[in-house]
Parts: sequence; structure tokens; C-alpha cells
Amino acid sequence: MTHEQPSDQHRYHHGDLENTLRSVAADLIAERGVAGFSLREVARRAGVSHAAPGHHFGDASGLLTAVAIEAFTHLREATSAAIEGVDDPSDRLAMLARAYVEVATTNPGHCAVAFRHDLLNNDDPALLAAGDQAFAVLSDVVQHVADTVNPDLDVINTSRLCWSSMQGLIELHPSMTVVSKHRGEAAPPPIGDLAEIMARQAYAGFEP
Amino acid sequence: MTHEQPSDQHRYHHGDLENTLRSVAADLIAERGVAGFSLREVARRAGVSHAAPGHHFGDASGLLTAVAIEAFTHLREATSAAIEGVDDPSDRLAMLARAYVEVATTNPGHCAVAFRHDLLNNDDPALLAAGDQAFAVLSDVVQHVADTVNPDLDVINTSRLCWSSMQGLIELHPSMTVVSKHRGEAAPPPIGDLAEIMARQAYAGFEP
DNA sequence: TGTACATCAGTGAACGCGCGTTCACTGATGTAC
DNA sequence: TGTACATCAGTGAACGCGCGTTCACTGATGTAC
Repeated sequence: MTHEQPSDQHRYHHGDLENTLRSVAADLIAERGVAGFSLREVARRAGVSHAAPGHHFGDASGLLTAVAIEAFTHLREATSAAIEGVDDPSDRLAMLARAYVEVATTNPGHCAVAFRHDLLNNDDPALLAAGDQAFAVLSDVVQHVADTVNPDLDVINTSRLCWSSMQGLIELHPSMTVVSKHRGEAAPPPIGDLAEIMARQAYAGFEP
Repeated sequence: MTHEQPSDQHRYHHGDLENTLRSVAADLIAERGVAGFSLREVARRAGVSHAAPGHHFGDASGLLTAVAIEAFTHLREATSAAIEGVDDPSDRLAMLARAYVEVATTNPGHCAVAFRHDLLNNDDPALLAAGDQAFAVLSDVVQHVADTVNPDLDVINTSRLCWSSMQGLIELHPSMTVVSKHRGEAAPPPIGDLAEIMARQAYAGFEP
């Protein structure tokens, strides 16, 4: 813009625009929901021209796919870190569930997009790989349960159901809070606690 | 439009426009997702002028709230019908879960909107009442489990978790299908079967 | 039964807005010689 | 070390589009007398 020294603020070449756009997009979705997302608003918040995002990601689904990939990466990292060093199969499942919902709640923009296959490039190999790797952490834990307490457990479907349950908790927890507030009832427990309760109840159901 | 006799097609006064708009909106959302919803498109599909929906519902959130109310009504009707005459507590939970996911899958437009409190008039008393009544069917079933097999069961939080799990299954089942297809793996079981498996596993975890 | 009038339901033209996309461009960077 | 040139990253003006909202209106219905 002006002829000052290249600073962090005003450089023609941003240097890391791709990462910036991804992170700004996630923030925007967290703030306004997926409905409030637009390429132009992302560009505005990133301080670049409105055509710049298209330059990097093609169109909206390209950028959203990048956000979804990051979502699965966060989930994988958080869940695998959470179970590290935990041996008891029930504890492993509980710690994984807690980490899953907490990281998703901490990054609501990422989470809001992860399963919106109406908005994503579902064929993107990086997206599929990131989803697989996140799922693998969970199904390994369920496999461990099977190995330890119930060899008849249907590992793949049980893993799917665990994932569904965690994801549903993320979706409904805000509604629980809104509704309980509106009725003047006690707020629901923190989402991490609910996730742990759910995991331990589920585990009890896995035993033969 | 023309001067023909008032027919079902061309009447100045539609007669039942409010219901028509609600149903058209649900179809539109089912077809294009919430992102594809607009008042003008609803009006177009209903064959009325684009200002007509505003006349009845004020704005988009008014119409979406009406759809959400209908969603909860469907859920309540389907789940309470499904448990009628079923006595065994495990069977009751299983039948409720099956009915819940099946009616939600049959009406994807309604379901897509029910928990989007970023899009609804959350203070609408009719919405809150409809949600309450749908939840009551579930929590009665869970209460029945508590009365029958485990008086220490935390009925309200368990009900919340059951609802979350069913809702999560609805959210993730399409992704399971997409992903398994893409990997050339076997498709997941039908959603009703998964719901029943989930309910029976959960029930097993409820016993002391 | 008939007429006058109020109320209600839906119209359609007009407006301003934010959006995605295109495209010729310019500034910055990297490379060959 | 210096110069020329290719490539890449980002710009900004322009476009057409669908949207929500407003508003004076008109057609249909219901009610009072």
C-alpha cells in the first residue's frame, strides 16, 4: 500500500496467506455459523482483496474442505494425546471422549464443518485421509476394549456409534443449555463430564 | 390470474398457504440443505408472490421455527406410537430409538432445522413446548428403565445423552455411507438397525 | 335477500446489498546467465 | 556481482445475480344493517 518497509501488516506477498485464510474462516464460522460464511468476508478479515481466497482455494468448498481437514487433524491429535499412557480400557474410552468433545467445543468453527458433506469436496484424498486417521484412534480404543473384555464386540459398528454419540453431544449440548436456562432449571453438566459419563455407561454396555 | 372458476391452481386466496409454505420449506431444505433455503425460493415453489411468506411468518426465522415445531411434533408422535403396547424397558428404548432416527431420516428437512438455535426464534413458546413434549416421551422411557432395573439412574442426564446419541447417529450416518462407499467397504447397516443396536447396548450399561 | 363497507390475503414493482466470478493488471520473488 | 526475464501472489474494477424488505395496490371474504 504505502512505501514503508515490509512489515507484518503491509506486504504485497503475505507469506502465509493460506494458513491465515483457513484460520480466519474457522473463526468466522464459529462466530456467525456456516450460514454467515463467505469468501468475501474471510478476505476482509484477513485484510486481503476479495479475490485472494479464490486464488488459493478455488471456491468456498475448497476453503471449507481445508478447514474440515484441520478439524480432523485436531481431533486426531487431541484424542491420541489424551489416551497416551492410559491403560485401562474404560479409562481410555472416557479420556478419548472427553478430549473429543472438548477440542470440538474449543474449535466450534472447525467442528461445524467437519461432517457437512453438502459443503465439502468429499473426494479430496487429504480429507478422506484425515477423517480416517481420526477414526482410527477411536477404533483402536474400541478394539482394545474388544481384546480386553469382549472379543465378540462388533468393533467397527461400535466405533461408529461411539463417534455418533460424541458428535451428537456436541450438537445438542448448546440446546440443553438454552432450554434449561429458559425453564429456569439447572444447567447441564459441562460437556466433558457428560462425555465421560456417556463413555463409562457405554463401556458398561460392552461387557458381555 | 385468468378469470376462470376458482380452482385448486389459481385462487387469489390460497386457503391453506401457511401449511403449504411450511411443507415446501421442509422439502426445499431436504433437497438443498439449510444453505439453499430462501424465502423467495419457497414462495416460488408454492406458486405465490415472493412477499407472501413474509406476510405469514415475518421473516426466515419465523418460517424455520414453524418447521422446527413440526419436526418436534413428528418426533413426539412417532416415538410415542412406537412404544405403545411395548412393556419391556429394553424393547421400549429400542423401539423409541428406531422410530426416532427413522422419522428424522424420512423428514430430513425438518430434522436439519430442529436444533439450529442460531436460525430459530428460541423464545417461541410453541417451539419450547414442542421440544419439551418430544423430550418427555424419551425421559418417560428412561424413567421406566430406572423404575424397573436401576433406581440410581440419573434420569435427566441419561435422557439427554440418549437424545444426543440418536441425533448424532442421524448426523453421521450419511458420512458413514459416503466414506464406506469411497473406500469400497461394506455400507453401514440401515440407520434403524444401528439405532436399535445402540439402544440395547446403552440399556445394558444402565443395569447396575 | 341485497347492499355497503371493513378486513384480510396476496400482488408486483422497486430499492439497495452482499455475493461469486472474471480479468487485465502490478508488485515481489526466484532463477539463469 | 549484476542484469534480464519468468513466475508467482495479490489487486481492484466490473459484471450479473438472488436475496430480503418495503409499499401502495387489488382481489376476495366476511359482517352489519
